[in-house]
Amino acid sequence: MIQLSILRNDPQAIIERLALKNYNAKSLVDEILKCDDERRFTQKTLDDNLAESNKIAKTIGEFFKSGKAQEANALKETTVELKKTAKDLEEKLNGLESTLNGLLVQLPNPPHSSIKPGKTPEDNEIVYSEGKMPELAESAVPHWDLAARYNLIDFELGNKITGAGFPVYKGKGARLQRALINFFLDNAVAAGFTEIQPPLMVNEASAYGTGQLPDKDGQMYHAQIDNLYLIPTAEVPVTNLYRDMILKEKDFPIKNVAYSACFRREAGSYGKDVRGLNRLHQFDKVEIVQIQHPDKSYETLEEMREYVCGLLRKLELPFRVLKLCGGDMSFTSALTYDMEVWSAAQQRWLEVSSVSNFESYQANRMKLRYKSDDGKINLAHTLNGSALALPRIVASLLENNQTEAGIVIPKALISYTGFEIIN
RNA sequence: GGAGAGAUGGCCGAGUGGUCGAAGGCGCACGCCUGGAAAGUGUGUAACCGCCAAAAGUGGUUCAUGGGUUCGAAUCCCAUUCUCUCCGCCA
Repeated sequence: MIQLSILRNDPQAIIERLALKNYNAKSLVDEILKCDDERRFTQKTLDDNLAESNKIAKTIGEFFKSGKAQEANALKETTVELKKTAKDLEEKLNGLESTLNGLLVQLPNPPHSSIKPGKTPEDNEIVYSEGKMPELAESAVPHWDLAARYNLIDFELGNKITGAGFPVYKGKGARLQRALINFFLDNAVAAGFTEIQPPLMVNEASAYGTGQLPDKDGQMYHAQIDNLYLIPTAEVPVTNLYRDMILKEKDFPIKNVAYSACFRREAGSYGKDVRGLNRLHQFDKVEIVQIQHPDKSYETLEEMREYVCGLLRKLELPFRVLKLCGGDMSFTSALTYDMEVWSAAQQRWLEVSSVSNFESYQANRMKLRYKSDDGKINLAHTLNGSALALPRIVASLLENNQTEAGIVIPKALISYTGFEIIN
């Protein structure tokens, strides 16, 4: 969430920047500032009251010690009223604090100053594109047909044992999945990331820390008996590794990579978008997460973007990079690049990665801070990106590389798959 | 799941009603020592929220969490959570 001190300092600037996300923050900001004023006033009153009580308690102690029980007992009387008002004030303060927090959490992250306004994905800016669109034969088919033809993925079997959106990978399909996971992990480790195997379920505090709660709880699977959430992305556990920590400046940058299965309820999705591998309830993803000094986070964002492009290049997939407009950005992001690959048989672009700088938005929620060399404590910046999400990569690999003879595996992957063609 | 023990600062660990934000040690930072380092030695070393234009200063809060007893709680009581040990079950 946004830092209260910044909001207090220049509320107008925040309101203007949030307008880029098509979010009218005026009334909420006013409410926050009003609540904050009241909170500070209440605390001042309470603090004064407690200071008085503390003083009296100390005096009573001294009286008892020096044998003046009478004076001590007399003083006790005077505390009755103080205690009563202290209790009232404390309740009021607690109420105000939780109200304030509840309001603050509703404010999205203000976008970076370079973000352009916009309402729909069509307003996103294409900042880069690379690769040649394959020209497929007349007989080319979408990946779900290829998956069935070569017995790679069984959607029906997934329906039977779990439900829609939980495919079963088989044979070379399963092997291709494993190859991609290893390929992505090896590349990340070579680029200096530390491999992490995180839990696939997280507690409430973690889901809150990265911003899934309180707004998007309907998007996560929830194991209610134990109050745990299935992770929608490895970002959640891997970023929360650093929750409630004060890092040292020399710890930066922290670079972690994790493979995990991801679980998303995708409530409300339907139609052609969800066909085949386009949108699943469970899918595999390799995620990179960085924690960085605020002065360097945008530099790091560009590095991460370039890193992801490098992976797509190695896989020989035509891709483009979008810089998201204000309206298409997520609640928690300050700047997001989406990478899309061309899916030749579907004739559409598929999002396979989203690389974002959250600045201090997540860090503030999870109290992830660092101590600078001069001893000051500040919030760190968090960033993450898919590198990469598997299903749509698989979809476009299958579609783009289909030939009469079978599906050709890109060179970079062959040492991982152990085969050159699927036929 | 059953029985028991426990939760204190970055870490270890003392503290059973006031002088305790908390001994001691480790770690860390800076200095001395040294040709340099190690050892030794000295000093310092929590976070959060207020007040103040800000720094300085100062008030408050925090010894797992939430409540209670008390003029006063790390210390006593209750609940919750978590950890450990033993038993059971088990990849």
